[in-house]
Amino acid sequence: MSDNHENDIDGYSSYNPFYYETSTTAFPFFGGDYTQQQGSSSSYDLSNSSSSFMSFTECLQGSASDYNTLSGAFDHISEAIINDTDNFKDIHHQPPPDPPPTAAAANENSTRTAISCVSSSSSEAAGGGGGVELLEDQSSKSNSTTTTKGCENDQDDKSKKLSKLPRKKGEKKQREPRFAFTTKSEIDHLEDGYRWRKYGQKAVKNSPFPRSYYRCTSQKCSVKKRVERSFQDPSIVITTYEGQHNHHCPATLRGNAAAMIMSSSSSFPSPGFSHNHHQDLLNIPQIPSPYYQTLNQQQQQLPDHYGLFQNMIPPFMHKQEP
DNA sequence: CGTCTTTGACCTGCGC
DNA sequence: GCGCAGGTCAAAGACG
Repeated sequence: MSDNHENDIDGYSSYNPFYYETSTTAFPFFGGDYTQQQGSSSSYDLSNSSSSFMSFTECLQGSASDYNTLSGAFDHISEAIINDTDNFKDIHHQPPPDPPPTAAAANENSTRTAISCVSSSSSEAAGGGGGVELLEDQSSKSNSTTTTKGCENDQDDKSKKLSKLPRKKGEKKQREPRFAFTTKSEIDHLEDGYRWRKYGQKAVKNSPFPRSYYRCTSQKCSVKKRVERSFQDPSIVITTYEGQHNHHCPATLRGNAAAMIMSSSSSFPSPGFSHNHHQDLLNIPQIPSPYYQTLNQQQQQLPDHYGLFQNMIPPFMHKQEP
């Protein structure tokens, strides 16, 4: 096996044709057409589509330090995939096909980003209309015409109970857009600035490591998070976010992780969610912490997941409040 | 006492 | 219809 795949996680990189090198920084979340091609449920021709991607560098509307921040974060990230829900599920259980040419050509010294955007909900959820555009699950679209957004639902608890009731014939459960990435960390549940309540844990087939299910503790926020370890490389944690936060990062954070996250996530251009994180940052007291260091220091000394989470709060996870 | 984790039971979707 | 696996619920207990 090539060294190019030394960071493969459950076949992520081999499975998915999206390989991002920070040097080229093609980033599929921002701009471009990611609509799945007819007859191609899981593959995307990067050579065709990359030209329409807004480059990652272009996305950075901030300073060079922002860019460095991102690059530093990607040092901790091993894969990048854009896929739909079912394919994301499949990559855990199916042998990956041959890597695409773009993957084979990847420089082993380059850093591949590990972003998986897994969407099965509506274009609204995907930030359509100039916002963050995600892939859509064609099967979901074909089976449902209604649009439901958990984050906007004031009757979340009620809907949860209702969800137990039998759905109308042909009605398919809608899922929030998903965003998955992998990190190399000894810690399963990585601090990302939000507060999570664990609501379940399940054994995963073909894996000795259980999968944990977390839900955002904020009321009316239905964002969920799944955390599991790669059975191929136990040092790698696979985190999957589902949904969008409809609130600010809580101020009652342990340490200053939130400040770091907000500060850096603002470097993500998010046309659909023009959340002003700098403003939020001002409201968070700076708490002395060994993790509050310069970027270079962080990269050198911090646990992997801290460098990662500075940057890996996906832009569509933040929703502008009315 | 409030919050969070644990964990077995239950629900749902899907393939056969 | 059945079985399997993923996902969720909710009661009980732990913890600060």
